[in-house]
Amino acid sequence: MTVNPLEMFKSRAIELVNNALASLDLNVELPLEIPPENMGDYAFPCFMLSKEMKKSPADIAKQLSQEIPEDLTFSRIEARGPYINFYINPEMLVQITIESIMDKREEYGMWPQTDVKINLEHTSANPNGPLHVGRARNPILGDTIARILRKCGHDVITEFYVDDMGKQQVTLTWGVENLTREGEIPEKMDHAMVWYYQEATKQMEENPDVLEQINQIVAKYEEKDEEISARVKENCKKVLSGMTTSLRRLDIHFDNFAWESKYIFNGSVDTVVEDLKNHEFTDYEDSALYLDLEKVGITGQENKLYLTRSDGSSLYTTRDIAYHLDKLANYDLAIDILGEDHKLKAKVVQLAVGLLGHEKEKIEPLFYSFVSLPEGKMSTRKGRVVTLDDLIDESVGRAREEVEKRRPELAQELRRGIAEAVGTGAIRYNIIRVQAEKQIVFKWEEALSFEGNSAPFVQYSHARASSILRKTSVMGEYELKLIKHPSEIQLVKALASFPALIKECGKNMECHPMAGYAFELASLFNQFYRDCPVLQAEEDVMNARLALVTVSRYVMSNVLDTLGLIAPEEM
RNA sequence: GGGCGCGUGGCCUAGCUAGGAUAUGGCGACAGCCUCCUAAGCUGUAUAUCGAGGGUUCGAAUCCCUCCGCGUCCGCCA
Repeated sequence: MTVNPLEMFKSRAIELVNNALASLDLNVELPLEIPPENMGDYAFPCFMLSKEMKKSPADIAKQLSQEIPEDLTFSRIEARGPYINFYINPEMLVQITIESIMDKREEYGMWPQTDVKINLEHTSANPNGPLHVGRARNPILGDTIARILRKCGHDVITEFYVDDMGKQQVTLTWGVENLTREGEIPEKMDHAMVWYYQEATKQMEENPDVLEQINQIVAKYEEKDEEISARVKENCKKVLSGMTTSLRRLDIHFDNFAWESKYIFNGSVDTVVEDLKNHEFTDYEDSALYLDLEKVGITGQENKLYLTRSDGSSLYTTRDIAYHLDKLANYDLAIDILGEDHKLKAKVVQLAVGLLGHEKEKIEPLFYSFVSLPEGKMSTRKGRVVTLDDLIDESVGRAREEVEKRRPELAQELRRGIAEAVGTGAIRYNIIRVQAEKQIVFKWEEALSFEGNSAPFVQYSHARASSILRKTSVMGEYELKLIKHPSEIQLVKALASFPALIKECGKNMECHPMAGYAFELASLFNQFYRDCPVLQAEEDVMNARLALVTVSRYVMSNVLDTLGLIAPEEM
């Protein structure tokens, strides 16, 4: 049984065109296209033959189409203007697609296991306070890409790189150890801990003594003081627990946490410095080692990237290089989900890894632009943030109101579950539906939109399909020839294209087409739902349609899973 | 100053990697559809000099050049 139901049709179309070209002694690249609506499923444009044949593209299309024999795979092959259009034989497509999905069920869309081991690093936010909406784009993108790559058959582990070495984390620890928080303390650890960080930062800025104390801890820490490391790590873990709690609500989990300090303490950072210091592209300035960016082709105002301070201690980028070497030692591919502010740093890390004789192509950074508020950039310092927890609570709350209004008859527990699915789903979907490079301006009314191009729209179609199936006890033998209504065929075509889309998204490492597909599929299901009554149909038609509903539900469920959304049975 | 990304109807957005047939869809607006499997749904109407200008091409939203706007980076911070 084929993984991709469309494969046969496409390769057959190519074959037919190739044969026709050969019979006319022509040889060109085949840019098979997908034509606009109502003009078939594949199209072969004849413009490029025009010069060679000294004829109009329309005439060529006509001539060429006469060389193409009738074929079972296509119900129609015809010249139309400068194109030859291929119309897939719907009966055959229905047969292949529905049988394939019935056979694979929740596995449909998944590709055979590869032996590619991927480390996918995402989120990696400094653990000094709760995640805000701006940062949330990272885990949502990362988790979705991970899901897509797994369905492509790869072995993916997700990883959070914990920055436990920076001054920020020492500041937090100083705060926890020296300050007493009055009043009510939030229960969630990230919200509880951020106060110490903010207050300590304030005191550090106002009081030179505090700054001195913190600097001393930082200095000792960098000399590999195990005891300080343990104290800092403990506080990091507390904040992390809060972050992961929030992310768990969005069904985002980490397989592993990589601690930055590890690379200092195990000596791998020293090795990196040792290996780079004799390189022709590096040099010293006041005994601080730097990489000469001009020599590696990066220009800017400042061309030196420092790898150590003049006291020999390491810098963030150096540790990041050590970290990536570690990844390459254990994985075939290291994917980093990064904000666009990290572009240069990522490039430098890649370059350095290359200079050290490793395959820098195995590091693949994926960048996204920031989420800002209508009044400007999100800033914890200026108190201009929407935390992820606020957003989730608000979204689930709004979803709850909607369920109460729409489905008051449902059990309370069920309504609660639906609200959670819809509320959290809407957030994920809203972030994922636009391409990562676009800036997003966060607007509540858009984030909380439950209509149109949104998660609930897709979830609703799944619920409708589930509802139909729930109402039938038995599905008898079905005759797929009875699937022939245009709305049914359109739906089947969408179902058939799912595996190819998974692969495409994996190859390009992008998720927004998956959201677009989810919407398209749900929309086509809704049109089918409108045009083709299932339970009221004649028994044989009903059985065939039940089969279509069954496979549609599998695919919708698989798509929702790919996007990390819950597929509700009712809503 | 230099690098990278983005710019598509009032708002949001697809298409750009591999140039092709009337530029995708959503929100909002307006007009309709619940004696019929869930109306978080469906149908219809209006709204686009694809940032601007040039170039390549039979053909440009898509490729090239210039310019403009927005974001982002160019720390012995992380």
